[in-house]
Amino acid sequence: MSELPPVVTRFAPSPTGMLHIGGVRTALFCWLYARHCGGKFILRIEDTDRERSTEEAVRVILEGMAWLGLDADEGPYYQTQRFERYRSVISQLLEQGRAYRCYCTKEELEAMRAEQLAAKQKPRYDGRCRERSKPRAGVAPVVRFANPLDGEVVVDDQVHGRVVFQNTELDDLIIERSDGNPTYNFCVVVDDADMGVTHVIRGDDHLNNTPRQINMLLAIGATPPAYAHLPMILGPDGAKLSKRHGAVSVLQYQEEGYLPEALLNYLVRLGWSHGDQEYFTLEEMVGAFDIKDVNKSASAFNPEKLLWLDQQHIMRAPAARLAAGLAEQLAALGVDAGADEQRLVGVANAQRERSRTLKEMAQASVFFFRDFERFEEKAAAKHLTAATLPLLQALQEGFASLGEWNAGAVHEVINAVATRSGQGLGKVAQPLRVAVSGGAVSPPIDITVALLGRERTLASLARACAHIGQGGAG
RNA sequence: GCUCCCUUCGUCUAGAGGCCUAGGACAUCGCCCUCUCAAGGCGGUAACACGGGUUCGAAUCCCGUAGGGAGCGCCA
Repeated sequence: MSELPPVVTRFAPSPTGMLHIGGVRTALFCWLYARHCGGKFILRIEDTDRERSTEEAVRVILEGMAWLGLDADEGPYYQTQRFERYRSVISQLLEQGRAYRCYCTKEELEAMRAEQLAAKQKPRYDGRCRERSKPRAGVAPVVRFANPLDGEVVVDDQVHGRVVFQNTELDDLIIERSDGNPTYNFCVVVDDADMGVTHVIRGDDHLNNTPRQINMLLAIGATPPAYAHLPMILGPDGAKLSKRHGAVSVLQYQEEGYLPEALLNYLVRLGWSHGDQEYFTLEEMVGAFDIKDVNKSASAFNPEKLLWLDQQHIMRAPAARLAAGLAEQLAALGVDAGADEQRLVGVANAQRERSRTLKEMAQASVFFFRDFERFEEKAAAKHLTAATLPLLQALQEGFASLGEWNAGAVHEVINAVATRSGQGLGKVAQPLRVAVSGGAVSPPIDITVALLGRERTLASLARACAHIGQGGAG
């Protein structure tokens, strides 16, 4: 038995746009596969395009990965810091005749392209500078890789299977720009070789780049890694992801109160499944994930299912974590949650099964921490009436004289009032709910009142009674 | 235009020739539970893109067709 080499994966985003869920899914699969195999996960920032790369985008990548818990074993590496290395490999290729200088002007290239398109051919460089021995005055050359002229390249893809490309379909791509900077396809090749990457896992929009990269890998004497090209993620409408639906910064999901493990759980099920299982903890994902089980077809992003999964994770999350997240979301709403940790935990527990996000939880919990502005009109009109006034007054008395203040005791009072008035529990609970929360929706009324505390409950009741006295105005 | 990729309910998917009268999940509809909203339980509607083969037998294998996507940059 020979030992398999340790798995090394990498996530290599370019900081030219915000990291969105498509990129996150790729990062997740790379990370998952490395963790599943007990291998190494590398983060590499592909910033060779200095025009379009931004520090802001780099920040989103770093913060996003940290928020999601997709920790890298190496990196972040930055390609702009490795230019010397790329240049030395290029000069080596030049010496070996595996690359050559091209003095074609942009106008010349454009004309070539237009001609080919007009002849209904695939536009590509015809290699005319391969034989050019002398520089052309006034033209700063680029360096092109001399792609093999015949034969085929076989990509044995882990998700797509065997894909064959003819070398005649490939042209000589530029590996060094006229300004002396190396290009993406070349840097990737050098980096993957230098960093010992064994599995390149990326979007299948790169499948077409793969044969060129394999040819270059071979030219620099490296062994090509295994490839796995992941299907794309589409917007909810089945069209390409755009800003309108899913292509927002990953950090926006944090702001909107999603749990990172829920986002990851949602994303892992796009293009991958494990029997009928929908809910996964991070550990379960790591244990069950295998790149060989990944699907080939693109999938549409479904916000509704993300919301459902987020709630599933909220329902099972540790209370302390929920409380911390709730406090943050409350703060974002301008509400100070106070220093009472126990109370915050109580509210989080009371709201967890009726919140799809922490933001929703916060929005529904504001009245626990601050007097609500005004009664919801419909709820007040229905439940704060002359008929319910005696009920509210009875509750006021009952609560005022209550010894222990807890949900059980509160429940006794409400029950007693209901029984005494010959009403069902609902006839008492709803007016009380509106009185203390301002609206018709809250956690179970006894828990709500217990969490509110005696002082605020009595004050709210008094306010509601006054509201009825004023004939419902204000 | 050329090359490559993809195609099961509205959506995510199970399915690797008979276990499929095509299963699960989200969404949706109905019922139950119930102090509201949820959560939960039960049930319903809903799919193998099309056409040829191969085979005793095909969602599963082969070939076409149609539709969708990606690439074809001194972008990544």
